Amino acid sequence: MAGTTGDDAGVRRRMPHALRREQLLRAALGEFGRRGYHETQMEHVAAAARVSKALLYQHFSAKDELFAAVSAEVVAGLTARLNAAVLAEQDSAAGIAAMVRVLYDYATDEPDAWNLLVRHIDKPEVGPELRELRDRLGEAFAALLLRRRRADPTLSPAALAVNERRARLLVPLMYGSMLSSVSWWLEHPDTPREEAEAMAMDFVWLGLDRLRSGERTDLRAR
Amino acid sequence: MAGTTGDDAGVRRRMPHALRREQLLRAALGEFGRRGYHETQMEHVAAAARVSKALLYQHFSAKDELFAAVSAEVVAGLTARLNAAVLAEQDSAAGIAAMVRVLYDYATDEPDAWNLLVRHIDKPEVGPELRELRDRLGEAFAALLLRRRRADPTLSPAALAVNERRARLLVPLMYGSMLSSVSWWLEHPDTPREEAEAMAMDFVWLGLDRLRSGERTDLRAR
DNA sequence: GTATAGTAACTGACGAGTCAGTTACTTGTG
DNA sequence: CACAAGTAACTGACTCGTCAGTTACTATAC
Repeated sequence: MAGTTGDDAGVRRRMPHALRREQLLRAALGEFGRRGYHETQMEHVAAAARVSKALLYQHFSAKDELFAAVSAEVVAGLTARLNAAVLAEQDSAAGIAAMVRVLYDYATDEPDAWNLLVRHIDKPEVGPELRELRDRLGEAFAALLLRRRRADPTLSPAALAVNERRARLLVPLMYGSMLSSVSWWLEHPDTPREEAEAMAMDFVWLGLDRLRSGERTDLRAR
Repeated sequence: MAGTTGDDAGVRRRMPHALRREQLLRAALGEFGRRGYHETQMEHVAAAARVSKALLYQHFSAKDELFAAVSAEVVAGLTARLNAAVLAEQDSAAGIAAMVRVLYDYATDEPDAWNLLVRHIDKPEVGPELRELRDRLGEAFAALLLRRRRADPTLSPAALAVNERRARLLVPLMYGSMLSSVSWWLEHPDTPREEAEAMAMDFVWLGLDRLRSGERTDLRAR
């Protein structure tokens, strides 16, 4: 596969430090994303960059450091996209829709990064960066949920506190469903994206709407 | 730590094959659940069972086989619980509630098994059993969603097909939110269980309710 | 006394990390 | 322009710890 990647015409080997570093990071993203941390060897990364393992070690002093660097880039990239999209929207509904769209976009045009994310986000041993991302995502979510209500002066502090509490509980629900939706869609390419995306938006939006109305279905009593 | 576990009085205790196997499986569950597949060594499992590694190999011929056996048990256990709880309920709402309750129960009284589950369910390389579980869970979910409608003779086959399609899309959303909710709760022990549980039930129930009413909020057009 | 439960000590492979050396590119100097 | 001296990019071939899996031997129950 990819006998000649096109840009390297056989001989173009030596590269300035910074450029090589970029390339190595890209290669590592691909390998870690496709194979996962443990099944990826430094050899694999080096080979993917058509370079020796020793050189790789001149840029990153250890495997976990390399992984951390890759994770950090991924996290930064996704966070930037999310912030840009969500902050651009006026109300919460549009914010939710934007968020879902960003995730579907990201998974579509950065499949390796997406894979890296979902594969390691629940592994405490590798990648605290990814944990951070999850929490930051949660924060962004909660803020989005509470945007309107925090600005509302008629709400008593107590009422607001209740809302905060409920928002925290809603976050993992929405968050989990969104990630799961995207992952499911990736595994079912026959399903049109708009369909899956629209369903996710509806679903999550409904959850947010709940917070507003505060109604309860009361299923607890069997 | 645990110098003497109490039941074993220092000396070499012989055990019948089947019993030892059970014990080894329990030990492996603990180790795999807490450390994860890759950070668990066969030594760890053997030590946890106060037994030599060689003996462990007389029961399970390879590490992945051991892991597969443990996974299979976990899957069987959880599936049984879910089936029992869901099938006992009459309507879909109660079914959802029961499902959520089962998951919270399971996470509470089988923490290692729960951990094993969430840590490896998205790793294709280890444990196809866990993948299976996920899909089976999805099936159960879809069936639950469609129980009523399938029995309804007034629905045209076409209308039913639409429902089936929508149900498939809803499954990952509900599924993801439920798992995420439980995991979140485990990481936030200060939150009372009933609160988190009730929120999850409401949230998922609302999603199911959507299927019934078929209304759409139409967020797609920005 | 022989089956089976058990172990301590061993092996071999794999993979992270290193090092001594080589190759290409840059920069004075005549 | 040539041609050395200097330096940064790069490599092949190693070390060395770790860990899955084995072997050869011992203890115990019936």
